[in-house]
Amino acid sequence: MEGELQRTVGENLRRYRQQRGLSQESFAEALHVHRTYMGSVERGERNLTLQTVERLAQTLGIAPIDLLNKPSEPQ
Amino acid sequence: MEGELQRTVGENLRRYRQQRGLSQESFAEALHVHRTYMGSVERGERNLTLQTVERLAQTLGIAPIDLLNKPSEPQ
DNA sequence: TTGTGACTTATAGTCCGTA
DNA sequence: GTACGGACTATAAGTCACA
Repeated sequence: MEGELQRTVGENLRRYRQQRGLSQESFAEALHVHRTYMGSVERGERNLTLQTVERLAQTLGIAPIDLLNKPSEPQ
Repeated sequence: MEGELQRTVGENLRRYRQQRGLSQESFAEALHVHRTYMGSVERGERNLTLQTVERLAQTLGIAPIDLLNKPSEPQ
């Protein structure tokens, strides 16, 4: 289904953020992106590019694949 | 490293194509994209969006993750 | 604290040549 | 059969005011 990947990435990012007990604002700041941009990414509204996924994963200190995989389907 | 994901996707696509013994032209046609675009994707020059990766994978009949994972590092 | 719409700038996606 | 350049249109990246 179209847009599934971006929704997965959004869910994963939200989970990572909540696990750290952070607000969208402080999380966005840590990732060097704007608060409202991060919010729309978490909601799966943004069709991210591979480089953006890569950059977010790198800043989080995880592998890009960990953002792209559904947690329920750890591939 | 920046651009690693798109290079991986390119390598994977080229491998899939060659396994099928197809030219870039007929492969591109099968994937409903332009010949020259497909070439640059294979070369890792294109920073694809998630929806594009998804669409290509779907047309190939594989999971998006299979395009995103390095074959040498099957995750 | 988070979501929404509108907006500008950068670039993805497409197609045409040429070699 | 493949690579590369230029030109164009669609859309991602990034920001803001307001709810």
